[in-house]
Amino acid sequence: MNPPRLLLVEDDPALAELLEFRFRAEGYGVSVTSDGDEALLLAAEEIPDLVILDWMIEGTSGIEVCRRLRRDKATAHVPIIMLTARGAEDDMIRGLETGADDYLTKPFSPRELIARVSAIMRRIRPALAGELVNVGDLTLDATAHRVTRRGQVISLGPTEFRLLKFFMEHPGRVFSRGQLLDAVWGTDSDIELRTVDVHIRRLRKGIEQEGAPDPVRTVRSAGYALEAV
Amino acid sequence: MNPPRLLLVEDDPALAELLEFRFRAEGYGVSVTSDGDEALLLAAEEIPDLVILDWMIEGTSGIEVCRRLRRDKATAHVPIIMLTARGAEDDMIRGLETGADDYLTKPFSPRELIARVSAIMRRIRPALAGELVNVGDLTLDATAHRVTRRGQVISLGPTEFRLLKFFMEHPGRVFSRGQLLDAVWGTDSDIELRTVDVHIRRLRKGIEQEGAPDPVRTVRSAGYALEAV
DNA sequence: CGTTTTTGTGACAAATATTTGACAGCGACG
DNA sequence: CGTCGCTGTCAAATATTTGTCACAAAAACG
Repeated sequence: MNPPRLLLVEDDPALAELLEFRFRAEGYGVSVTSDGDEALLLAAEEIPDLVILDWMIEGTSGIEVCRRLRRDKATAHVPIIMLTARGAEDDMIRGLETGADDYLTKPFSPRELIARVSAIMRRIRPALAGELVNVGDLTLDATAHRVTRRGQVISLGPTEFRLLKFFMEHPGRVFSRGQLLDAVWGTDSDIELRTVDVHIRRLRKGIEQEGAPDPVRTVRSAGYALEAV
Repeated sequence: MNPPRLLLVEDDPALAELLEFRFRAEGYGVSVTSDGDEALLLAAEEIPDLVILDWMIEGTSGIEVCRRLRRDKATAHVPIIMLTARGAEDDMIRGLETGADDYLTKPFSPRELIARVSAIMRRIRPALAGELVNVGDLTLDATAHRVTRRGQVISLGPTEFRLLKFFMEHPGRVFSRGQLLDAVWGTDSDIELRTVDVHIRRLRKGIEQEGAPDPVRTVRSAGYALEAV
């Protein structure tokens, strides 16, 4: 989970390499591909936090990749930044309507792209920007590694902390055990799905308080969610 | 839910009026001001869902407004779209670093701005961007796995949930038991047709409410349909 | 009205899913 | 080295859902 992951879909090898280097320097994990179909595979496999998508790529076209990412439930909420050629305003609008969150026309300065990416990251994963995240009566301070409920400090184990953090970054949404495993343990862990249940239990036990309702909702046959209210 | 509210901070009366008109047509509530200080007052008073902020305005400057909006806890998380003059890339970058979420250089097409606004809205308040399905007094939020009727949360078993979801995606249409089995249980299930009846009953029981009519219509010798009550 | 067809209902056992307590392995740390 | 906290797995205990029945109720039909 920890470093935010980008998926960069870019044709031009020089640009791709430059951007990859710059983003890694910013502390992002970066996957790169030049091919639309491969992009979809990668996205499905290791759900990224953000996709940077060139409009003109090999294989499946940019707009199609965008559409499919949106259609797949697992990636439906991943922000997408499109890169288009200067002057292709119609492409841009179609892209935004298809579900992209932002776009940039080439040529652009890497600095500008980075600024945009972090603007989006701040919104998507505020905890990474050192901000306090609030959900219901819970408060999470990522930099201080501290959780508070109704003013009371809560102490959680590392895994429970990451789990709660992930939930708090997506309040209300239901995640399957598999998704939680990917997000909290990492994509390449071969851990039993049931283990998630156990950690959910530990999380619940950790944050339970006299007279306070359990904010972790079990959605039978689907997964778990952190109650938005 | 009430319509999303925009705060438009724009100097140019003609542009302001045009945008206000367009956004109202899109279903947004719009407050307009040309003055930076007034913008801050308005924002504090009726916290908007999004701010569109011209860089060059009277009173407090755009960047200062941006900074202060971010500093005030109540408005710290409200997305901001900046409008800057063409070529002021540095302004733009400073803006994004100050906490703006997006920017547009003038001149821009209203359509483009609208596309961006709804892209952001989709991200911020997914509930407003059509992720909610509404039929009559029923509301279904697929990502939260939640059904609401007249504001009351309804709890349904997995199958009933899928059944209702399917109905809500095709409101008014009549489906035979066989079609429902295919759609909700899967094409390769060898389940008694009558089982559908039982689940329809469970669905009805789940969503029934004091003084509310039953939206599930039985069509004798044909099947069932969900009506918009 | 009696008969036939179709749908609504309550009950229930089997199947599924989740919760919980226990436990052994591991690594950090004194 | 011993202790302690954290992890991942299990399996038993619970809880919930599911598909079917049998029968009641309702509707269609002659």
